[in-house]
Amino acid sequence: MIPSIRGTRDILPAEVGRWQRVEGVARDLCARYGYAEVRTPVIEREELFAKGTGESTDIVQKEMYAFTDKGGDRITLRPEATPSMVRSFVEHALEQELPCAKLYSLGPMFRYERPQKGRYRQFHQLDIEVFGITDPAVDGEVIEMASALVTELGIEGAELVINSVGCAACRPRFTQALIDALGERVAELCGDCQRRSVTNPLRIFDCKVPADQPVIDQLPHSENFLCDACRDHFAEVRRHLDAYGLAYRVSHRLVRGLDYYTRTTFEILGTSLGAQNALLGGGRYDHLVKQLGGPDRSGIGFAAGLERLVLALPEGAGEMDVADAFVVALGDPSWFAARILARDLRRAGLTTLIDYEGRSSKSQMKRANRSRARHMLILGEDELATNQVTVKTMETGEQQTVARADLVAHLRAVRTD
RNA sequence: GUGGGUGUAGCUCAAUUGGUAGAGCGCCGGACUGUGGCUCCGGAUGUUGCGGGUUCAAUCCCCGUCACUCACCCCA
Repeated sequence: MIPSIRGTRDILPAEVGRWQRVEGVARDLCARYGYAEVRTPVIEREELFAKGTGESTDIVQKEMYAFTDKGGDRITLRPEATPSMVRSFVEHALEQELPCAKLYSLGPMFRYERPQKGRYRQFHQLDIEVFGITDPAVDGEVIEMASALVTELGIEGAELVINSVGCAACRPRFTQALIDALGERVAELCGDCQRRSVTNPLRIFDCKVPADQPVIDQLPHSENFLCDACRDHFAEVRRHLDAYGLAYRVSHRLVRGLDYYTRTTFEILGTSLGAQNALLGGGRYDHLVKQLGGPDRSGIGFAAGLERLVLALPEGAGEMDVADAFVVALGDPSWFAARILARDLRRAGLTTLIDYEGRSSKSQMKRANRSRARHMLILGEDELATNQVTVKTMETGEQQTVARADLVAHLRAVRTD
């Protein structure tokens, strides 16, 4: 046997219903909020993520499936969706043809990480992006939509966390304030934090090492360093969330790992997901489009991890629909008649199962039972002679004889009961 | 990349100080040749993750490796 690749997995029939449920709700939600779907390639130029996601991020530095193709170009499997969405938006000048550039995409992403609960090397994201609107009303709506996604999936106990990380004007001041406040205490922090204090001081807030917490607790809060414009923006975002009646927590420690975020950042955390508890995360990125060679347009969006949504889905969600009928053929003469009956029912839109191996009647009926089909349709020589079918309702055990011509109507009628 | 735990039938798990593998569920068939579920009877299936070592003998002990898993890290 040739096994599957580490960190990848087959989504098997027993679980695929849950996936279809998540994808179905996601697509429906996107449509209702006015988002248009975009499907971008799974492979992109490596530099798209180096410039977009950020050269300093772990994603780019050590998690990309990057390689040189036969033409000598540096290619990578996409580790996240946003840079691709921006590229597509810019490359096709989508703002010219879409009245309001709200885009979504659904598909696999790839990161070379150590697999863990809720974390795979090939994983799937729902990604939504809004381009060109700076008004905090969009931040509010995007966050409200993220919340609606979780709610409509029936996921309980999720927590919304928001923050503002400032903009190009005020973030440097805050970063400097962090470094100043840390001062000599840097030496007290863990190795990772010491590294972060140089590469990306904001990320110190992500640290979970208990010993570091007393120092981190005394660090300044980003909120107190926002410029007037960012402060106003953040206040407006919260007014919108309040108006929607959304419960949220403001956490000055919510600093997200991608370089491009400005102003609003947010996450929705799930319970019972283990350490990988972020169901979705996103924020505003007002300079990314320009940075990637496009016009100076703002952006905001989020990515939701489908594996994690599937994991968090309530028990019993996405159960597969049961078949309408299982055709049982008794004896050689009814072999073809049974097959034609199945074909006709399928053409009429009814989910129909049938056995292929000429099993005994008992065996076929056992299969009908196990298939959990609603009805067993018995077609033997008696029925053949009279142009009828014996219809047995599995749940009740009741059975009746129905004229072949009336069968579709009969099955449809009981289906909608 | 680092650390812990676990790898035995399709699934969940047994196997006594080391003596070459079993149960339940599931699957297939029969009892019941035109009536499923319940019951009873019968049946099939394993390179014990892989490779080495110790031993007369390894599922068991040792080493390596791979996979899964949890956590770190990272992030959806």
